[in-house]
Order: sequence, then structure tokens, then C-alpha cells
Amino acid sequence: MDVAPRTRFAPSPTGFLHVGGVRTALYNWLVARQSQGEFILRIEDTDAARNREEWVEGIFDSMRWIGLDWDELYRQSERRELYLRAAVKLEEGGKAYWCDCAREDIDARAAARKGPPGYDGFCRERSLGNGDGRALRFRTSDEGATIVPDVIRGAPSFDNVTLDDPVIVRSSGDPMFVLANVVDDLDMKITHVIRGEEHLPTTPKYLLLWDALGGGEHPTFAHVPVLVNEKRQKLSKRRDPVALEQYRDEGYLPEVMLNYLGLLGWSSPDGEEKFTIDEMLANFRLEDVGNSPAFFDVTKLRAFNGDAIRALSTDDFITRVAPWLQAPFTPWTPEAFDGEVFARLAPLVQERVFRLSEVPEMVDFVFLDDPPVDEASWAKAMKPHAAALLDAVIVSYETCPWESEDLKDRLIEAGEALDLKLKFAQAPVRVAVTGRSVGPPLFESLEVMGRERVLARLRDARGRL
RNA sequence: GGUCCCAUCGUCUAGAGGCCUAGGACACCACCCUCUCAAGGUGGCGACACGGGUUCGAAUCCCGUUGGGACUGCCA
Repeated sequence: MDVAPRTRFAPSPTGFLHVGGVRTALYNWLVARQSQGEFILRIEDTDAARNREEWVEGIFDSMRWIGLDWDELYRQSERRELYLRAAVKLEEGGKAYWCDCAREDIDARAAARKGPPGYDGFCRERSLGNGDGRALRFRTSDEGATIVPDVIRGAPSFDNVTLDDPVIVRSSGDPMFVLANVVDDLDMKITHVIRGEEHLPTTPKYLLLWDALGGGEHPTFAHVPVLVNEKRQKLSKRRDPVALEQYRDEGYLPEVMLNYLGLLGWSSPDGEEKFTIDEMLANFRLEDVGNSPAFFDVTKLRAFNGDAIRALSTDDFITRVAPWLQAPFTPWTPEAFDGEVFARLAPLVQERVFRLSEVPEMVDFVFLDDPPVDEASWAKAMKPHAAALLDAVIVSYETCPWESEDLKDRLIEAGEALDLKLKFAQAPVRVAVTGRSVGPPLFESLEVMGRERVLARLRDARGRL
């Protein structure tokens, strides 16, 4: 019974892709790709109230960016009839019933009997027909237990009495998540349900529904631990930076995102933490996925990203940083940018950034006519000796050969005349030219900028002292 | 409240009864290198939640406690 796996990633359109979702997508993708199976992308947009076409497009873009390709694509909004037919079948088979209880009624009854909150099966035997304001509920069993065999959690068992009858069709006539989910998994012949741990408590309902629909053999489940924040709460849209798109815009490399996400809950057998998607493909095993929540630590992601950027060839780096060298990421005008100048600075910058979005601010002084001056840097660098030093450097730079080595030697000379070590002598020049106390190596930057512009800035700074 | 899940350095993890005076990575600290900042090099700090069992022997197995989390929607 070794059938090729069919796995699925089922995001709902919310305007962005949740990094936790991307990780489960990755695991699903790996399982499918490892064994000539199929990876299915299913847009769970049954909630018409929040469903925008551009959000769906965004999911496609992000999936392509991260490199997870899919074999089949479905949108639940286009499959409504299928779910409704299943609902009718359940109702006709006596496995679902109509209910007109309002939330307040349900809560009031729960409070009155001092029992746990939740639906009490009030309408089970009322034999209500379909009608205005009525929702269809699935009748769960009151006897026995449902166990969920799970690749990474063992076999948690749930007593069926604790299961509320879930609404499967809203009073609006729209199908609900559980129904659509089970019907689709059945219809699409999904073999592995790999999803977030938050779905584990509702899996018994899934299984009961599966059986009621005559589904036969159950899929293999793997409920992967949630991703948490520093307070160990599930990563949420409201309080945590969870959007994959945000990381993309900040200049994290897609292969690093995948690597880091893969590392959260799984480790390579050889203990190597840096791995490619192909290496993951070769070594990944679902049963090796950990079972405790992992903190999404951007600090480590950042470190890995910096390493990956430095490992790029200069040409690759230039190619990949290109999008950040234009609007809206740059303070300079398009005409002011010079690709050849940037190419000379690129290796210097490449070694100093952790995210591609940090590049513009590191080279902006080269492409801006009048770069902003950081006041704190100015105050720190422009000590009493600065005037004399700048005077000397200006004179020296007016005639010296315009090569970084010469520029360095001349500054050393000027500094020594004032009894300043290079460490201190370079500061006024750096701030005068770049506006800041930190940046790429100074003399290479000066060389690239050219004598006239450098001299102009030095004189300008001297004048402000 | 109920149901379920989880528990090794600050963080991600290695660890499937002796290989563990618990290994690696990120972070942090110190030193070296150095034109700033990074990078790099060297070294350091740092954990088996607690209590009972089982066993010759437990981070590893069992039970309990404590702690954390998820779910408990006519959201997905």
C-alpha cells in the first residue's frame, strides 16, 4: 500500500503568509517531493467576508518567492456545491440536524446548568427543517473515544462525549471550515495531513466527519508544534512580526528563510545547521520533527542571513540586492545612482550587512549630493584637533594620487603631524564625507567618490567648524 | 472551568538506559586582528523544572507535582 503521498498546504487569504504556515507548507512539500508525490495548494476562502483576490495573488507570489511549487491548485470558494452536497448527504443520513440556537442562548444554558461552555445538543431531536436563521450541525457520537494516530504525537485519545456538535453549514448557507476541510481531503485523496498543532483538538471531529462521509482509510496525521514568541505564546498577527512578506522586504534570502524555518523543530542527522532545500529533501523525516513549541528567534535568522549574504559571489550579491537599490528603498534619485560605482563598493558592503535592505543606508552618501549628517557622530568626531586636521588633509588631497592606499598614507601623515593615530585621524574625515561615524572602509569610498566631491565635502565640513 | 499537547544552556537543538564531568549553533562576555563598523580568530559563561519510582546504572522508562501552551466560534 505504498501509494505516493499527496500533501497539501491550505492557507486562507489574510493579506500575508504566516511564517508558521510556511513551515508546515515546507514539511508538506518535502514529504511530497521526497517520494514522487503531489503537493497541493488549496486556498481556504470559504469565508467570503474576508476574501480578496489580491490576497490570493499574494499567496502565489510568496510561495513562488520561497520556492515551494505546487502540483495542483484549488480554491474552496469554487467548490461550494461539493461541500453542500456532502452536507445534504449527512442530513439525509440523520448525521446532521438543523439548529436555530443563538450564541447567547447556548451560553445562557451553559451558565444555568453551571457546566462547561459549549453547545449542548439542544436541537438534536427537534427535527427542525432548513429555514431562516438555521445552521446545520454535525451529530457527534456520545460514546466511545476517538484516537488520533499522529506521527509526532503518538495517539492522543478524546472521549467523544466531550465533543460538541460543530456547525457545518452556516445559516447563510455557506459551508464551514471543518466540512470543507474533510470533503476536500477526501476528494483530493490527501494521504498526509501535516498541519499546526492548534488543529489537534478538532481532529476527532474531522475523523468522525470523515467516517460519516464514508471516507475509508484515514490519512496520516502530523501535528507540528506551533511557533511562539518570546513569551511563549503562539505567534499572532496582532502582536508579532509573522508575515513572510515582511521578511522578504527586509532582505532575508528565501533559501535562508527556508533553512531557518526547517531548523525550528527539525535537525539534520549530521548536526549541520546550514543546509539547502536539496539537503533537506535528502534527510528530512516527518517522524523526526520535534514536539515542543519553538521560539521564532529573529536574531539567529539574522545571523544566518548575514552568513549567507557573505557567502554569495559579488556578482550574485549585486544581482540580488538590485531591488533595494531603487525606489522605494532608496533616498537618492534614480539618475544619481551609478551601477559601476556601486559594484566597486559592493564587496565592502556585502561583508557588513545582515539584510539586503540595510545596503542603501550604507552607501547613500555616495549617491546623495548632500547626505544627512548624524549629529552624534559629528559631535564625537569633530574634536578641537579636527580643524587643523581637515585643513591638512584638504591640502594633501588636492594633489595626491587618487588611490585608496595613497589617500590612507596622506591621512596618516596628516594625523601624525598632530600626534593622532589613524584610528582618531580618520574620524573627522569620515564624518565630513559620509555624515556618519560608521560605514564601509573609508579610503576605498573616497577613491570611488572622486577628488572633487570629496574635497567639496571636506571644505564644507571645515567651514562648519 | 473542560479537553488535549508540551517540558535539556537566554534561544534553536543533539541526546532513543551506561559513549554525558550533557555536544553544537545563535546570543552574550573577554582577548587578538583592525581606518570606523562589521567580518574573522582564540577562549569563556551557560541547561537535563521538581518529587517519587523501575534499574547494577536514567537527561533518556513509569507515576505524580509544578510550569507553559493550544483548543473550547454560524473564523480558518
